[in-house]
Amino acid sequence: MEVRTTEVPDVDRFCRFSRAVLEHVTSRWGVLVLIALLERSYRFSELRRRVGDVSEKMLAQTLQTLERDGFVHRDAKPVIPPRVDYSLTPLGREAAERIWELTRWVEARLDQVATAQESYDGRP
Amino acid sequence: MEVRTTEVPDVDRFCRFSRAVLEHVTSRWGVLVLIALLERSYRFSELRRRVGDVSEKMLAQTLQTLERDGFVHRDAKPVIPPRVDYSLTPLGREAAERIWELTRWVEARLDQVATAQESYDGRP
DNA sequence: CGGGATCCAAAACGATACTG
DNA sequence: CAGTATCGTTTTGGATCCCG
Repeated sequence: MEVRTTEVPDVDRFCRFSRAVLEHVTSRWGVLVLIALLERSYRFSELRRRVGDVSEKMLAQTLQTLERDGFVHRDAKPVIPPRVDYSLTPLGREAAERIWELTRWVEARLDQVATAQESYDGRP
Repeated sequence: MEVRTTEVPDVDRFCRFSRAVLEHVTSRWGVLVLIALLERSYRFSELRRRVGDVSEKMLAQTLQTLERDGFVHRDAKPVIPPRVDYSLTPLGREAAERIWELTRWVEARLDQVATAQESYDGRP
């Protein structure tokens, strides 16, 4: 009789993977990067200023993750000083548009949420 | 001349707030809870089994956050043993449907992402 | 300029024990 | 049953220094 070689079924792997991808695009900086790149391509430092106060580490990490997933295209020009442009891939553009719509939806309902919170908090 | 009383402009507060709400609905357990409640209402332990291996602490925390935001309705029946039913509010249903669509979109593109990752990783 | 490497503080998370 | 409280571990994130 064969021993089970996979403790965790493939279904789980699948879920974990999709969850991971979802987290990449909805992460704190992921959202802001995708939305920024929706308007145009950006250089590293440019993007950093555009996004707000993100540390170099987090921005680099976010960009690498998104590039690895195939959402962001990295164009490093072999010049001195270095110049690296980031832009969305077609897949990334789709993702960014969806994230953008989601944030729009949330922002349009902030009043409702704020009201709900006040009601919740003001309850003994 | 007046002194600025707000170091951080309201715009920032607004962004932080919407970011927070977005994180609540896209969080690890938030997503799963919303999607589960999309099919029907659940009791606490029921929901826990349905979602998978979420700790009591995290499930309680997630539900409280979503309830506070006005996405989830909590119905505690005064019986012994306690019985608490969780369901979506109309606002929560809207949110859940959007999250569900987003996860569907991601899952439909997992192959593309996996291919991109292999290409990225296999590069010297 | 665009990062990589390292270190450290803070926050998230899970397991467990306990309560009404 | 439906949580709360506490604790220890793991993760995360930022600051800093460094290099091509």
